[in-house]
Amino acid sequence: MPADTRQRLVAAATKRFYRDGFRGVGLDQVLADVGISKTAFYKHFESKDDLMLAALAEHDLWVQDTFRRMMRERGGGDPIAELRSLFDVVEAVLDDPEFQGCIFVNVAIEFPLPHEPAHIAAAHSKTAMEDIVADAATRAGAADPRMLARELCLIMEGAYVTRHVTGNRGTIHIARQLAERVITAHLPQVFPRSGG
Amino acid sequence: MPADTRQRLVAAATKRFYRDGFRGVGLDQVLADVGISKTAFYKHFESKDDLMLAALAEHDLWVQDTFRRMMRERGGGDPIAELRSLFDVVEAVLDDPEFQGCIFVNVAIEFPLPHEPAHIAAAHSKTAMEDIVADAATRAGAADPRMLARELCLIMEGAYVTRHVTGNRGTIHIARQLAERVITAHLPQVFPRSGG
DNA sequence: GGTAAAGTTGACTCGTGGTCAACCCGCCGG
DNA sequence: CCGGCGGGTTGACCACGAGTCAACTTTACC
Repeated sequence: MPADTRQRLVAAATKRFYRDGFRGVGLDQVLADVGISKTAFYKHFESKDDLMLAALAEHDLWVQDTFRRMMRERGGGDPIAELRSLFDVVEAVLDDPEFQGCIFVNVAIEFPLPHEPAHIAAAHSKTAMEDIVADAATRAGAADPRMLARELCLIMEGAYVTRHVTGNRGTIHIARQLAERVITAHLPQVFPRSGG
Repeated sequence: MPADTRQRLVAAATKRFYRDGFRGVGLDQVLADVGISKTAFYKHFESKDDLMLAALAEHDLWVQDTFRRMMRERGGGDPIAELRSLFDVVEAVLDDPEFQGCIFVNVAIEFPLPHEPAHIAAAHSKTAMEDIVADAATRAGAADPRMLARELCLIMEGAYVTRHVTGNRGTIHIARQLAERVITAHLPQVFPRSGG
């Protein structure tokens, strides 16, 4: 089994780093998961940091794709339904049994200085997420789609961190109620969703 | 200079851990700040973890006191104004030039497992904060003060993390707009604050 | 004057990130 | 056929940070 080692390293690193934090995981644990030696690892990556950055970059693509795709699927062609379905995706994230907060927030906190590559990668991912929501907000006809996106993203962040820190399983309902109010405030022509 | 060493250790640890993260700070750095040897340190604390827990406990008291006091001061006896002033305090926190997110969130992320003492301390602090807001919400006459408190606290968390990760200085305005909407929704007899 | 709290130095263990030298194996092309 | 190279191995090694220990000094108080 040769060449896909790099990919397997990234996958193992993502799982470990997400679960236990970057600094909380020994490189040896990742290497044990993949089953290669330390020397072999350093032929694929320059450092542990390098591995983390690769894992973040890959996860970033995956997250963006997942949110865009799931929102489109659940929206069924209706841009307003698509915007509302944002928190369906968030709920799926929160309900994942492996949930440990947002990996980008986690890494930004472990590397708190704004000029650190990991912090920059996290900030970049947040910008991309805001763009996705802003795009949906624009198509839904919001008066100020950027502001709507920022408000919804702030609620998302709050939901992630609240759920992670407190473990409260009802967090999603608080976030949904907030989001619903925000969306109806920004799309005044829309009636509040029934039964929701 | 003898006996206040423990307190000076806690103060130095709080600053360092907050700025650079717990695992990102060497014990030696804290000891250098205080100007004491490693052996002396271990006569005051059992471990680096022990020091961190002490720092968290102390900061928890300080934060609770600060929020309660500032809200009361700015409220000027009016419970509704007091509730609204919550995000004045949040703004002060976000505008601190040393701001690096919420230390309890940071530590909960560095120690992600729910049974870890640091994580428990963080969760406890969040509960206390929710209680403070719920108390203000009750006195302001909210129909569902607990729910209102949870929504406002989720916005707070979102504001902290968004500001920290993205560095966006406009975060407070997004949070304020959200909070204002939430408060007026929960206190329907109240007119929206003018000019705010 | 003896005890105890608080501090010192210096040497030590252990785990982890990271480096290096030397070697093995399979495959592909001149 | 043989050389090179990509991918892998082992094992030794360094630096640094947490934590321990022994031996000693200083201050203060009964």
